[in-house]
Amino acid sequence: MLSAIMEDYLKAIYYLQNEADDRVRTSVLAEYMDVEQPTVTSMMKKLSERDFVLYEPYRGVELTDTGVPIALEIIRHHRLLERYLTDHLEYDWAEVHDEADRLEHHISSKFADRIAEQLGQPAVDPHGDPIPTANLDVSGAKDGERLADHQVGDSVQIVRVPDTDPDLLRYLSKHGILPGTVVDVVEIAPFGMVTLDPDSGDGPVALPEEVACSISTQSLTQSSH
Amino acid sequence: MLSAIMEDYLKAIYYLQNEADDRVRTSVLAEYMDVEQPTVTSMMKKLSERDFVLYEPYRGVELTDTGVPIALEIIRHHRLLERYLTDHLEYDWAEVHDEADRLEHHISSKFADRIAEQLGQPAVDPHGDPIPTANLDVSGAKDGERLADHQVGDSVQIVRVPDTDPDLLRYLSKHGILPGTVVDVVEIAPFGMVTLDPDSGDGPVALPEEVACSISTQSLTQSSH
DNA sequence: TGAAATAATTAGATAAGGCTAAATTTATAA
DNA sequence: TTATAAATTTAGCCTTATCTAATTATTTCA
Ligand SMILES: [Mn+2]
Ligand SMILES: [Mn+2]
Ligand SMILES: [Mn+2]
Ligand SMILES: [Mn+2]
Repeated sequence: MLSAIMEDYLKAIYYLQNEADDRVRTSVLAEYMDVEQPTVTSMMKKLSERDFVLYEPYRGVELTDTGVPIALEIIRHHRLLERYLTDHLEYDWAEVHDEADRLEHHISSKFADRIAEQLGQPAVDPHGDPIPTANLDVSGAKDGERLADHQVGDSVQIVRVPDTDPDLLRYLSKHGILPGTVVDVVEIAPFGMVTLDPDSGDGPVALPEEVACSISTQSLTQSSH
Repeated sequence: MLSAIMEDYLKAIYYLQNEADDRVRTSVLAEYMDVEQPTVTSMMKKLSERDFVLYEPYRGVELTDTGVPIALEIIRHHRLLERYLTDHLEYDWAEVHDEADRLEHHISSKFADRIAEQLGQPAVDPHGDPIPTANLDVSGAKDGERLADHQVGDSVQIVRVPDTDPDLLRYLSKHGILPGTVVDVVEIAPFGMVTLDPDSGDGPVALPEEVACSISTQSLTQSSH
């Protein structure tokens, strides 16, 4: 029906579209998929031919109503697999991404539904990313604010962390920064570095700006009053 | 490293080699893999080029010492997955084959080892086929006799049943014929059909010759005295 | 021992997914 | 507004896995 590669492109477009809420440029997609631009152009023609994307030459691409559910299905597979690997097969959260990124294309919907059942229909994956339901609903997903956008003194709860860099994940878990953790923002350096004090003890942790921008949080100081 | 397709060829050669203990002919492999003969010829050249098989034009092919462990690794994955699907994800034994046949190429060895652990290092898959150990040892596998080779009056234990035809599997389990079941051979028709009476009750079941040839058994009347 | 039949290989094509180099379009900025 | 820069697409080639049609080996059997 649809190759694993094509599924990965659709997933990538879905992600990049939400990042920048605009049509996704060839160059951005090429960078993200780690291929050359002409490769993207030819793939976009094929996907457009089959109505999974709306592609306007020189203007970028976006998913159609046919393409979105396919992307969501793969994302569901990916996140359920990650949850399963950590919860039932004792994988570390730093090492689940690659295994899930391959398997997501090869498990059946039945397999996905069964592990969802085993796991008790989890709402989020180990990195805090929302898992679409079996009917591909993602409305339960809260957006959250970027960690980098808080003020010194704020008390915030970690909602989501980026999941592709194993070293970063190991660093974060070592310092007790996980989805659900409550932290105090103790310093924001002029060059963007954010220093946190997790409630879990172990003392303060500094995160570079780039990381602080990609961690999603929920404010406690504001929402609790 | 090695494509899923190539892995399937190696697995097929391993299987067919054991079936007929001889070099595997192009035509036999083509039939088994459901491709045309020239497709096999060109694949054999590639596999031979990379030393996974010993290929002599017009004379057939066999696995090398490099090829065997690769086939065994995939077989291990396949059978562990089947066991996992039935035991932990409530799949029926009739429907596990296709799911396992895809996933076998995409799970890591780590994944395989983890599910083996979860399952308590099982020796056989749901159809009675032996699961190679983590170091690819299959010496524990007992060969068994073909069901078709017994005499009327023999009491035999089912060891292994063919696993690719879901309808047959549903039929067998409906009539209580599973690995481990003890049955009496009550009739062998001149055209090869074998009638069995399973100890599990439910009365006699007739199996066509072809099926009786592909079911592997262990004799109880002989071995118990 | 030679046909005739069968099995296997070679030749040449296709589709998917990728690449590099060249051409073209769009954006930027003087 | 035009020239340069940047982004994108076209053109053409490669590899993998497959096919059909044609050719060549090997068996079989009269
Ligand atoms: Mn993927
Ligand atoms: Mn994740
Ligand atoms: Mn397979
Ligand atoms: Mn099996």
